[in-house]
Amino acid sequence: MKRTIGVLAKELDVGIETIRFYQQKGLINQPLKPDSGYRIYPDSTVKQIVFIKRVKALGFTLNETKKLLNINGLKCDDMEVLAHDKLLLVRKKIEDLSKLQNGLEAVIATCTSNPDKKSCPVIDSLYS
Amino acid sequence: MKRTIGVLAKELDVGIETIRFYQQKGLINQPLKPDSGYRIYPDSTVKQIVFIKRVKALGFTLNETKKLLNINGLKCDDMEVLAHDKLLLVRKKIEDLSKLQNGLEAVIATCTSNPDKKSCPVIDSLYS
DNA sequence: TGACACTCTGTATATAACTACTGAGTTGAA
DNA sequence: TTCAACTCAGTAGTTATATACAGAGTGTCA
Repeated sequence: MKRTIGVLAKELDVGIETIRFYQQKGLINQPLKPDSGYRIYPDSTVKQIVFIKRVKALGFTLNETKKLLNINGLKCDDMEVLAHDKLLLVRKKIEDLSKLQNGLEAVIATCTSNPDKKSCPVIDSLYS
Repeated sequence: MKRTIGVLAKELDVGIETIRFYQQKGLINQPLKPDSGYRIYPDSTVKQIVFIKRVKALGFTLNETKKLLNINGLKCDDMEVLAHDKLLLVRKKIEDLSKLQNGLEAVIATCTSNPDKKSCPVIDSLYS
């Protein structure tokens, strides 16, 4: 069975449009179009998209992934820098979300202990 | 000094366009326009925007904030449900980010301990 | 009264990562 | 052969939260 774009999409569990999108963005190559026919995708495209999915799963953006795809002979030094920068961002996000978490827990605690079932001191305090 | 939109924006430390955006979205009212003149903003608008900022700081979206603004006599029961749902989302995000964090730390650990300065086993493994 | 800052309305742009749609052309199977 | 399903290229729309801009009108100060 020839690997046309639809077959490729199913194989990788991504949308056809996603593949086109990656082509448009220059993340993957578009195979040459046979004279009046459908494009056939080689194994290397499969590998590239698997790579993209894995790098994305590490929290990198498509732009960053593109750069990774385009660096030949990437060294650990490079990778370490990229991973470290991303790690700092991720930690910052976790920190921010933890604060949110605390705030929400406080809201819930206040509401739970409010004896007056018709009001909400939280909302009141947000307004004042 | 009359509180025109620019004055209001400075007072609240938001952009003029943000205020217009909130008006467009129906989060705040637009004062009536005096015959050929600039709109003047009342204290209630200040309160509303302060409220929006605080609710946003709890992680709620503008759409959710809009609903909160439109519920008269909101009760703790309601607020508790909203806060609880949001809390679950926040926790899920923290969980996901923690996994990212672990992955990135593993990448860094692998790179740090790699003796070969010209390769990167991480990249290699992402490709295979 | 001249100059400049401000406001008005409406529309467009930004980000990230897709997703949807249009109107053709092509392929595979009964 | 015919018909559904697929593919093509290009363009537009989605989400959320703003931000920017254009061109016209208005307010204020010297």
